[in-house]
Amino acid sequence: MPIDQSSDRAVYKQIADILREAIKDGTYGPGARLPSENELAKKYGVTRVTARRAFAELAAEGLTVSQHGRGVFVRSAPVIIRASMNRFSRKRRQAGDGAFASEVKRLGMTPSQKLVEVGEIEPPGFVAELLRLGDGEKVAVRRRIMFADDVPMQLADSYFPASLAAGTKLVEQDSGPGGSYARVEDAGHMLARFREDLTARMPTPEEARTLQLAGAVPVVQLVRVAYDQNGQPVEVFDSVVAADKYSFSYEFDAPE
Amino acid sequence: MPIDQSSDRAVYKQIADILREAIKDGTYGPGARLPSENELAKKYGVTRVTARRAFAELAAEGLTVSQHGRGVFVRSAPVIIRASMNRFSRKRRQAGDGAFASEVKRLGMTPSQKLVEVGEIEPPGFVAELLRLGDGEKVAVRRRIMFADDVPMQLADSYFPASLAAGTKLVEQDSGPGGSYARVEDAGHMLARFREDLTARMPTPEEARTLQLAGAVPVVQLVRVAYDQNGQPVEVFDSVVAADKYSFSYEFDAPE
DNA sequence: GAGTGGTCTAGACCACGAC
DNA sequence: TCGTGGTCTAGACCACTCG
Repeated sequence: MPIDQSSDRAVYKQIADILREAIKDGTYGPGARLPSENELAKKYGVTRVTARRAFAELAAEGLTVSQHGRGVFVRSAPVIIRASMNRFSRKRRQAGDGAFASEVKRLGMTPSQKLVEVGEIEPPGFVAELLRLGDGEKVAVRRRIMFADDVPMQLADSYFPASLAAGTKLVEQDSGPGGSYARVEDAGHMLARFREDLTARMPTPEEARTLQLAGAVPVVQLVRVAYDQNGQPVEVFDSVVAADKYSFSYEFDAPE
Repeated sequence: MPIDQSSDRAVYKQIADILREAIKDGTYGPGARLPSENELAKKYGVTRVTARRAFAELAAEGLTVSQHGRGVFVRSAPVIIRASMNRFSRKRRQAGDGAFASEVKRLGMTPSQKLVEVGEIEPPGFVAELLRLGDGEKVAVRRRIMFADDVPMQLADSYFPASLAAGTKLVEQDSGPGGSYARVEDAGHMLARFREDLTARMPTPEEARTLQLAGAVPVVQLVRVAYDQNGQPVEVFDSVVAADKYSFSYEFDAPE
């Protein structure tokens, strides 16, 4: 599998092809170190810059990650959280865990979170709309980063109508057992229905930093609206997760 | 907004920061042409290679696309297909359209598809498992590429138990009005329940080519299982879509 | 200290697109 | 034809990691 200098296909792409194949067939397994840039350059008779571009290709496909001073490695498959609809089970809340915590514990990991912001603010436009708020109505916001075994998994922003959250633990540092949803139900709003909208995209530089995203990992943005027994929206949940750490699962009956 | 050569932050990243900001604040709107590599190099006193790296950053974030011989452009927002659960409505099928066709028409576009493969094959492992097939049982497969106004939107592979598909239009070139699901119901299997699993990732080079993906656009892989009135799985649907052309929406009641 | 990846320069040739 | 992006070379300095 030599390099064809006369080919239409760029040399760096040909090198990337060779390495990609070697990763796929197991020559380099998850976590394995690939040849160094200098080794690659020497082997294929190109400059180091060209060898680097081959690695850049693989990184853009999410196949490899480079570590300064150490080498380039095959990305190993991360633990995957399977988010299914029954993560909102009332039983789990009554057991003291929120949706995230119960998922993470099921996988044998330790959940934790860092509260980034809590308080009352002017809502972003899409939140005001989804919560059907009038002009000037404020919201309580809880912004947090969720961790599993100290690895950041999710950016999670919750918005509640200020009228609902006032005087509850929703505006305190610790929202108490069962998570925010337990507090919403304490306030007399039984959660009855959810709507989730999912989109995937590349992360902003800030998201990549906060979620410690390696290489070319997309993110999934999930916006959820929770409705109470009267059909009133009681929360908008805006979250961003690393796509390689999550899968989402939904079951539903055939509509008419 | 000059470049700080002494900063820890790489020069190409600083240039990327400036351009990113200019895109966000509307200086360069969707579809607008950014300065050429040479202009950028001259303006910031760097070589063209460094200017290129700044563009590579933005492309990796999905903000720009380059066009050989023309320039670098701000990516314009594509039309988004909102895939909601009621795309499987029996009414729509009876109106003669499959799920995809009815979605695309709703957006005022013209749906079409290219059948890549149709026939009977040995099923992939995950398909055999999801369809609960015994050893050696075959499946009917339909692989197609779905288009909206001739733009490829979705790779769609459907698998049906061979015993169900035999003798139906599912194994013919044209599956007839209402799509595959109408034929499944014709065969006496009323679609009762669906399960969808979603993951996002970077495309393989082949997917990027087939879906004509520009720059750093992730894909969403959706695997759906359709069950009939007896709870028997009757189809596995494996699809890949460009993440920037789709959003997915689910509504459900609070579980117990 | 030796090896690794990260950044940058200065220059070259090529292929594509618009005029 | 000319300007655009695409590829590649040859060499340099730096920061990080590991023994």
